[in-house]
Amino acid sequence: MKRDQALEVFSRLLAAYGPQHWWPADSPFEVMLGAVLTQNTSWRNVERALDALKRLTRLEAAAILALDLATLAATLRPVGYFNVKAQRLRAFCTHYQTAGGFAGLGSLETEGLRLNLLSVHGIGPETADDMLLYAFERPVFVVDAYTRRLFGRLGLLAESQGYEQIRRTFETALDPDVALFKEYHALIVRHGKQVCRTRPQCPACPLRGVCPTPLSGRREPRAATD
DNA sequence: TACCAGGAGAAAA
DNA sequence: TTTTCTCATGGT
Repeated sequence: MKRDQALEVFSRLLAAYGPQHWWPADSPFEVMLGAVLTQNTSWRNVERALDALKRLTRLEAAAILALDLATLAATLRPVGYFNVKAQRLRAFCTHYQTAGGFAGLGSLETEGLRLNLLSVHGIGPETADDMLLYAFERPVFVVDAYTRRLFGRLGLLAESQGYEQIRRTFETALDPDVALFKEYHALIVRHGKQVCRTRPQCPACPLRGVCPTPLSGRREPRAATD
């Protein structure tokens, strides 16, 4: 993918949807909690769980670790997978405390911090990159299912590419601009939710005609809002 | 009723 | 090494 193609998609999405103001949170720590809770879950339900957690205790690692696992899991019920996510949140809070909190983790250089976060049970590539970009403000491009689908259909990525390969593609094509990366990922998610289920071609799609010569052999879109 | 949502880890092949 | 299964509530 070339720089101008990546920027063309971004500018069209921004023009269509406007700034998304991500990540909605009161602190970097809340961003990180949200990153774990939103795994395969809609943000609306994450907000419910975070609100319930705030009503129960302070949004701090020590306070969350002071809760027994059953109470934590019950509080996280709205996000689904609540037993799994209660354990993941605990593992993260333990790691966060041991590492010296936000300042301790923030003292690491980006690749080191990424590996550090990936070593925590329950933090995979996407969750780690959410934290790096939106909590630590590092120029890391977040890749998710929407990114694969959208850019695969545009013919700008092969859908078989792995996470790291796709991440490098964006980070090579674009300047390491934190604000751009934040907005770009948010816009991809925003657009991904805008799925037209009724028509094979949506004339209103802001990305129509971005890539007139798609890769050969790629799958045709089921619904071409993207 | 069936499918999807801002994934990750464990188990099986 | 790659693929499949499991975790689970809430909205459409």
